[in-house]
Amino acid sequence: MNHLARTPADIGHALRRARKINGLTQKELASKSGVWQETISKIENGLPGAKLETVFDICAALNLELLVVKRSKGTTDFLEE
Amino acid sequence: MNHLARTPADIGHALRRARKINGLTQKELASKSGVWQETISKIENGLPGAKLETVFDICAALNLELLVVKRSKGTTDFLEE
DNA sequence: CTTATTTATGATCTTTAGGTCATAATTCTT
DNA sequence: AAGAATTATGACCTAAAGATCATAAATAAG
Repeated sequence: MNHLARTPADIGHALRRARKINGLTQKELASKSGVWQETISKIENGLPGAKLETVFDICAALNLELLVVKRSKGTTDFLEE
Repeated sequence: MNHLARTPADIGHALRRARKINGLTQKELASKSGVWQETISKIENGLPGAKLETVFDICAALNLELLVVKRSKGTTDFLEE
C-alpha cells in the first residue's frame, strides 16, 4: 500500500498506517527513529509545519521513502505492497 | 519522471528539476507558491529541516505530490512522466 | 470495571526555518 | 567581455518546531 500526500495530514495518516502495520507503538517508533513520541503523535495527527528531516527520520525507521511525482487525479494504488 | 527522496537534498533536487522542466525561475515559482525565492533556493540546495508545509506549497505550484512508499533498492522509474 | 498501556496535551526552553531586505556570486544573453 | 537576469548568502527578527518532563485522556487487557 502506498499513500498519496499533499498535506501534512496526509503524511500523518500514511505514517500512522505504516507504524500500525509494522506493529509498533509510538514509543517504540520513537526510539527507533530518534524522534520523540510526542512529536510522532503530533505528526500523525497532521500538525502543520513538521520538519522534513523529522519526517524522513520516521520514514527511515519504517522503511519508507517518498516519491515526488506529478499529480494524478486518478488512482494512486498503482504501486502495490 | 519521478524522484525518490530520502533526504532533504533529494527533495531539493526533485523540486529544482521540476521547476526547470516547467520553465520557471525561482522568483516565478516564489510568486506562484507563496514561498520566498531565498527559501526556494535553500530548499533546492537541500537545507536540512525545511518545513513540510513549505515543501507542499512548492509541490502544489509545480503540480506535484508525494507518495509514501516502501523503500525499494531497485528502480524508481516505474512511474513515467 | 480496573489496571496497564498507549496516545494526546500542555508548559517551558532552545533552536532554527522562513519572512524580509540587501547584496554577492553565478549564469545567461548579446 | 559587458550587462542583465538568476540564484546564493548573510543578517536580523519573529514565529513556531522539537526536546523534555509531567500528566491527562483514550484504548486495550485482564
